[in-house]
Amino acid sequence: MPRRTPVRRSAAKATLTREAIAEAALALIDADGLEALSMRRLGTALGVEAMALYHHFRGKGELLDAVMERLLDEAELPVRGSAPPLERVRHFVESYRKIAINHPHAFILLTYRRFNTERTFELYERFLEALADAGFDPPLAARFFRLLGYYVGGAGLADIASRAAQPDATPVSLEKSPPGERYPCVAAVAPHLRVRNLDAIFEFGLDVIFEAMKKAAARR
Amino acid sequence: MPRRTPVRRSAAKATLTREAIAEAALALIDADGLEALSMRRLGTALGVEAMALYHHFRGKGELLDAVMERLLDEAELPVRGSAPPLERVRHFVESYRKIAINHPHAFILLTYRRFNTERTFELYERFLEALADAGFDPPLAARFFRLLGYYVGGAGLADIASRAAQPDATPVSLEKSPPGERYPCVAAVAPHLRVRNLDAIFEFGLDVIFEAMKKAAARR
DNA sequence: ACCTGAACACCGTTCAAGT
DNA sequence: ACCTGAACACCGTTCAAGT
Repeated sequence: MPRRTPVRRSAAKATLTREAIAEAALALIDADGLEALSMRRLGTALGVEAMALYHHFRGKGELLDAVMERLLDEAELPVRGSAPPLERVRHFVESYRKIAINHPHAFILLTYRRFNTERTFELYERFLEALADAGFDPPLAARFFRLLGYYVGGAGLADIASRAAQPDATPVSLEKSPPGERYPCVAAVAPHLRVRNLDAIFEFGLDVIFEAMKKAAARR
Repeated sequence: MPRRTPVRRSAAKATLTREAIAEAALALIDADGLEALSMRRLGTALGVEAMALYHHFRGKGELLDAVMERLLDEAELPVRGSAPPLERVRHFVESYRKIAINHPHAFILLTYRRFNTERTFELYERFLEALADAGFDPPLAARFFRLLGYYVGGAGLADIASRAAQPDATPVSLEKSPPGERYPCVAAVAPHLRVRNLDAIFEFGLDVIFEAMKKAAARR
């Protein structure tokens, strides 16, 4: 097991709340990675026995749901009237991607765990409301809702993977052994896939999707 | 810790190879989930001590890379000349999504672990070759390469999450407590997001992306 | 070269007990 | 109501030893 910084026992030891626990859990994940989050380590960080946490969460799954809610608090939900509907949606999607950038170890939770708490329903509602305001009927709203969700989830994860060090991987990497003549197309494209280009690539994909949305909205 | 079927000790106990180990690992993941894959359980399944596996893989990370290669064997790579370039790409992307459907517990490996083995380079090469054949220069190929990768990765994960039971989640789910008047847009769209619609939704998103690719290809 | 077995430092969770 | 402490059934990996 790799790098895990010594856990700083909280001096304050304020009374435990779900919010404080989720906050500490996210801090631990941000610092040391998702695998480093354990009930024992989290307890230690909060100055408490691991089992104390079970008084606030039924188990680790519920704790992770609370961390997801904390993450989603950082997304800027579409607010009715603040801007034209599709602009609201785009801003929201861009803010969602920032969660991936700011919490590379935690973001994956948002892609493989279901959204099923009150606050996540609120997010869906604001998102779908903006799509309705843009003129999409429910079937079409469902399609663009999923398309955008797929895109921003996949982009977040892929960009994190591109940025991450992966010490446990099979040694031999694209950077170290240049593709050369065996992989000419890879060699030609690789320079355009550097980390510094990922923001522009993300926006390009959004352009493609929003172009289609504008056209679909104009058709009705 | 949930359901883990008793491990069937292999009768044959053929000599250990990387391929046989990766195969058994994938079978274990398919049956019981990614968290159920442990070196100990895998050893037992193969009729061998856990430590024997370390003679073939440096650690669990390398083993997971081998499982990824096994998964990617199920993708149908674009083959030059078999069809027009964009059709080749679309067929490949659709076959990639089938990996998610067929290996819901393992697919996530392909989204958060980097591709950095020979066989994954081969996949990149065939993919990018088809994009080059379609007429895209390297910068544009890079953009559509990522766009498609984001989409198919995100779609695979999201569809898996939609289909999966999640016993450790916070109880209260969209299906159980109908949104009603608090979430009217969710209520309107939810019927169109049922599992049986996910295939059509995936194809809709591909239509959007390939429409843009056709237009971009025509411009040169 | 390939595998074993004991050991080390971890996990999530149950359960009975304390205050 | 909230927390502790011991216990149970697990982890990945190191290391020395066997063949």
